[in-house]
Amino acid sequence: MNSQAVEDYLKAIYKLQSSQPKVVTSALAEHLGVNPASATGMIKKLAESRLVSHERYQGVKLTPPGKKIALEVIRHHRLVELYLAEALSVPWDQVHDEAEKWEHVLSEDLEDRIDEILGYPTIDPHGAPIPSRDGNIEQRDTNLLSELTRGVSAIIIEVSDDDTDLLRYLGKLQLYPQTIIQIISIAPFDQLITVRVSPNEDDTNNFVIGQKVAGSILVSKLEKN
Amino acid sequence: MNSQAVEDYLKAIYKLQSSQPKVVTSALAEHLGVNPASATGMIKKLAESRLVSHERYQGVKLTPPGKKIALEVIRHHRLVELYLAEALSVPWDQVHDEAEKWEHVLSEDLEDRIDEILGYPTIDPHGAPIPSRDGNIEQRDTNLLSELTRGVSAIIIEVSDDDTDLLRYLGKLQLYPQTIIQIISIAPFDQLITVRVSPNEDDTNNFVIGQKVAGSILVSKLEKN
DNA sequence: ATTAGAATTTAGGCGCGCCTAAATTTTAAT
DNA sequence: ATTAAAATTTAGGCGCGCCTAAATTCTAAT
Repeated sequence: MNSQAVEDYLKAIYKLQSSQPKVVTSALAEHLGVNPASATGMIKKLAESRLVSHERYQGVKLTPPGKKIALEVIRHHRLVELYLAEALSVPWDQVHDEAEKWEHVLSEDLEDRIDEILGYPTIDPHGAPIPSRDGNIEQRDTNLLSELTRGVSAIIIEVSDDDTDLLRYLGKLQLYPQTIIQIISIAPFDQLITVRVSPNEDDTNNFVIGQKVAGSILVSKLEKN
Repeated sequence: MNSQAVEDYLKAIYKLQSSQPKVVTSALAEHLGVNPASATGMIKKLAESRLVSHERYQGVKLTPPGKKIALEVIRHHRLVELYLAEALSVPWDQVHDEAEKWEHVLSEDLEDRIDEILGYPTIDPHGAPIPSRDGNIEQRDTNLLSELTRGVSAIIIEVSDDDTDLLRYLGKLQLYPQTIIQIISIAPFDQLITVRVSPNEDDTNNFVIGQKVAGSILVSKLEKN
């Protein structure tokens, strides 16, 4: 059985790999809140068990078996997040932290049971795709909200899940996955974006958001019609 | 925060304390599946943090703070057992092993939420009392089924929860908590007990059970009427 | 090409909880 | 009271995952 530490490292490497092709030791250590020397130690161990490939001083990359385990952990995490939100009414800004603990103790039997109860869901409360049991994960064509230009309409696909305060703020602004937004204007300085949020037909609001927030929201552009 | 090992030791000491006033090192080690020397080491640690009192070579006893933690862990365990059985349909012979892992990751918030969903239950799927949040646990007047004499009627109060095979067997015999039984006869050798089981009015069966099974069932005698 | 600074790795150490083997203490039988 | 057996504790060691400090390697500026 893989230790919790191994699972956490593989998951972190997977996430970092989406932005950088080779995951660098310092980024990994930073993400996990450990000392870079500690990350080096674990990297050596993971490389020995062939879960990552590693050339000294060159960063790491998941091997297929490592990726498989990472996706299993992520599947657990996202299923648990959704279950906590749906079945136990845990507020969406708290499900991440709880799931962080539960993901490591979920048996395959219970995973299946939860999956069934939830109706075989494909996205978690933050809009992130839930990997299938055999390790497939949906690839989507998305942009960061911060990359959009003036006038563009888009639908929110996913928001980052690990910052409680940010999530509470997004909730207050109704910036949930599936919400449709439009870029009203972009200020020439500080990259401030004025967004029109239309959670439903009776309710439309404009908000100004900054780079920090806009960079944590993935959207999909909508065709003009 | 207490480590999982500390929680497991305190829980084990609590359970053993119900039969022996002082819990002896070897019994503790046996119960936890560790070497006696390892138990000694942990006992020293627990004694230093004043969670148990300990005189060398004389066994341990929970202090009030130690008992409080033990009861919190047991509360978690039993609430989770019941939740798994009720909400996730986990078979009653499997809930113990799952709960053994989940009890250590349950936040207070989630504990409250589960408690509420279950309607503030007082017994778990095996009939064991669930401690209240402030550490009270119901004391009951019970006998082992193996202590009953011929002719006596009784109601099953609780069955031991940690042996999957035994539980499956009890399930087959309908020996669940709240079931009413009657001692038909006791064989002169091997202590074999013939029990009449009446799970409901249309269904009455006699079974022969041995000491191993009879010693794992707690009952409450019924007055003759 | 040299070199300063940044990133990474090695070396050595620590706490945790486990182990085995050996020493000590208790116990129960004579 | 002695002593053999059983229980307990001590001593020493191991793997895990973390740390700090020092050494090594890479990178980028000159």
